[in-house]
Amino acid sequence: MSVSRQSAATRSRANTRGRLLTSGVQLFARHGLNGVTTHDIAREAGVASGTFYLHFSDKSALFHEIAVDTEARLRAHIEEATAYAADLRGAVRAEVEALFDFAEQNRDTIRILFGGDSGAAGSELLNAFATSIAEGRRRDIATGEMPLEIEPRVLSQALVGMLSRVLLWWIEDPDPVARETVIETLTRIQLSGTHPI
Amino acid sequence: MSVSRQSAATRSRANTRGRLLTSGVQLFARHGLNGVTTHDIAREAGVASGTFYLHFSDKSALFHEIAVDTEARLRAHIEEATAYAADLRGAVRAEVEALFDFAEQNRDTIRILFGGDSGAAGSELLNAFATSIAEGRRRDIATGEMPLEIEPRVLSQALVGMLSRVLLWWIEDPDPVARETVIETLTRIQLSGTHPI
Amino acid sequence: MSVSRQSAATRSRANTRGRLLTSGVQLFARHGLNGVTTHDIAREAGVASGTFYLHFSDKSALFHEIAVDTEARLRAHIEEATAYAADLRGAVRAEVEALFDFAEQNRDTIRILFGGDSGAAGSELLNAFATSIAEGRRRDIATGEMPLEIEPRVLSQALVGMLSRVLLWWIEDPDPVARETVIETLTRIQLSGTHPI
Amino acid sequence: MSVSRQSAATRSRANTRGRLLTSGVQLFARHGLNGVTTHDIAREAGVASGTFYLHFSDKSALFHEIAVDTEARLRAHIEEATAYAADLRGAVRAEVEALFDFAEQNRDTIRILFGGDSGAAGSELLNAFATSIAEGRRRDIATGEMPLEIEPRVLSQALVGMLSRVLLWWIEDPDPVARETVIETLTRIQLSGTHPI
DNA sequence: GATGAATGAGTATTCATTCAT
DNA sequence: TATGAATGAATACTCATTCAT
Repeated sequence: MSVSRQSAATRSRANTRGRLLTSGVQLFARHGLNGVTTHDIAREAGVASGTFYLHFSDKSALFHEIAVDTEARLRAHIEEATAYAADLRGAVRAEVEALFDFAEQNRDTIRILFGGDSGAAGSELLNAFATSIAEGRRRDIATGEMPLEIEPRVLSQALVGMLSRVLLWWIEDPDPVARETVIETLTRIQLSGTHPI
Repeated sequence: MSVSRQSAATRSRANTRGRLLTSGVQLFARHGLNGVTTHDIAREAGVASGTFYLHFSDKSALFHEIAVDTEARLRAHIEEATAYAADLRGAVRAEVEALFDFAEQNRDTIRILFGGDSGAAGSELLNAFATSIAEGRRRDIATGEMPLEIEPRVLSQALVGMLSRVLLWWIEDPDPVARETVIETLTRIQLSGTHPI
Repeated sequence: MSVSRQSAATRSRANTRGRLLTSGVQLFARHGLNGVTTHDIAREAGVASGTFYLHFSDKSALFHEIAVDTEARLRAHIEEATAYAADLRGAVRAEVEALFDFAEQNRDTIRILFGGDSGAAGSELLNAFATSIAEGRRRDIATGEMPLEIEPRVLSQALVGMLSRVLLWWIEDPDPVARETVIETLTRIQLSGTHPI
Repeated sequence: MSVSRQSAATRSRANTRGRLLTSGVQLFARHGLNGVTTHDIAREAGVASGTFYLHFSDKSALFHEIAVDTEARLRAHIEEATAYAADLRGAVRAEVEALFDFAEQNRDTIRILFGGDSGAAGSELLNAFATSIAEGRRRDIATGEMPLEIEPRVLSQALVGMLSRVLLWWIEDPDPVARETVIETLTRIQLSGTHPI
């Protein structure tokens, strides 16, 4: 009984915390970090305003947790998708595909992660992502397959900027251009940009 | 006498206004729109807090003026630089060069223009820039020189994201990579991304 | 348990709200709408300045609530007092009596209601009051009991002005003239003004 | 030459002062003491904001001067009009007539004088006016022509309230009731209220 | 005298955060 | 744990008033 009571309390606590997270996601996505108050979040979650501080140390802690969590999930999603890629093109395409697939299912958190308020959080993920591509290019440079003028760090930043901007642009209104087309275009740009004949 | 009296006041006014603009540029670049108060700006400019409102209707008006003004100057700078480009490669290179040249001389305002608080202001400029490249690609598509899978609108967004991110990354610490290398890399990526073969 | 918890908070809230209302009444009565700040009211009520806004949307909302509430209470007071008047003289006297009786118990709110900052709120009440007298005079005009030169709308305004001014004058220092004398005088003036011969 | 130059300067100064007075009258009448800034007045007068303080010590000094000046002019106007009244009815009628005549020509200053912001200034005038009537009634009381229950001070306040309210009501929109009717009505009320058969 | 830029105290209002219940 | 009333520092913005030119 003591056990079941405790687990009921634990479940209730987790439930409240989850509702606050959900509210934070929705509101931050729409209005940004500074356009949302802790009262807004608590009200949206259906709890009292003081309850917020039983679960998060302050507003930016919640925001940060959302960003970090989203990053981890997105990273796992991408890793899973690219585990069995046959070749470079397959890997790049799988990565881009996973990115847009995730974004389609997680518009709000993607907006938060790449919306600018997240600081480096969003970019770091793509950074790692792009760096892995750029690193591969170092070999090409070494073997002469890529001109020396393509500096890997610049390339990495360029790819990150490209992906995050197209991502945000597309999820704002996914209708105009078919997902498949976006993915194909980005894959081609990346490959041509990194691997010119 | 009346003239000199008037011009003294006018000069004083313009001077104060200029100091507020300068303070705004420095503070907005460092702390963003929401990290700065009108009192901060006034104090930094060495004037009383009420003086701010003699020159700008509110904080965002000052911010907006900085962004719009920077955009106009940057646009003029780029246009001037690309007026006499011989061919496509020359034009692209001149544009990128002008962009980084301007950014080097105007780090703070560039940070403001592309920092995210400017809304569409910064992107619109690059949009026009990138669109002109992408538009050129429509012809290539029409003439079969570019695969249909390269969607112009996606390409445009990709180029804007690439340029703005590399720009912000580079001016944060221009030492690691030589300006010339950055420019050359971006030029190549753009051309290869837009003009395969 | 939940009930007592809720009622404790509710009681506390109502208490604070009441203290703010009381402070508002005292300060508005003494210094008028423009001579009082929300900080003044909060300080007088012994709460923090932000607390004011948990209970009223702004200063004029509090002022308005006081005026409207006072009007309602005064109206009820007068209606109750005149319910069983036997004739015209009795009704008029009962009304005036009720007005001064109420004013004696509610000096501050009366000052607010008729002090000029209330807009039409105070006058409307007396207007209805005076109009009912003036309307009665229309019949007298129709039946020839009152000269045509007595215009009902003018009479109504005149009675309102008379009552409100004497009221404000008297509660400022009720000693000089006995309440009974004031009431009797006003009753006579009203009747003679409206019902000559 | 020195004389004429001085007189030119004096004329100019008086001119500026007059324009400020005119602007003050217009703006105070429309928006009240607290709804007008010294900048508003200066702008309306076509002078610099600092100029205001060369002519008036502060905003309330201008307001007060307008009220006092209006009172003096109105007083003179009434005295002139009643100088040759034949009997009591003639005097009362002449007074009321002069009051409305003046008000019709001086709507803005009347609004200021009786608008509530003038403190006692406006009322004092009418007070003196009404007191002179009430004083006359003391004799009637002494000689038994007026019942003792009519207390002169109350009567005085009542008449002041009546006159000032009807006055403000009427000049706000003079069309509904003909001036002649208003005057006749007020005269009758005053006489019946003070001099019942 | 006149100008008008500048001052800075005053006022309203918001909101992250605390704490008694 | 949860509540929600209360806090008070932070911030925006106004405006009567001064003063160098």
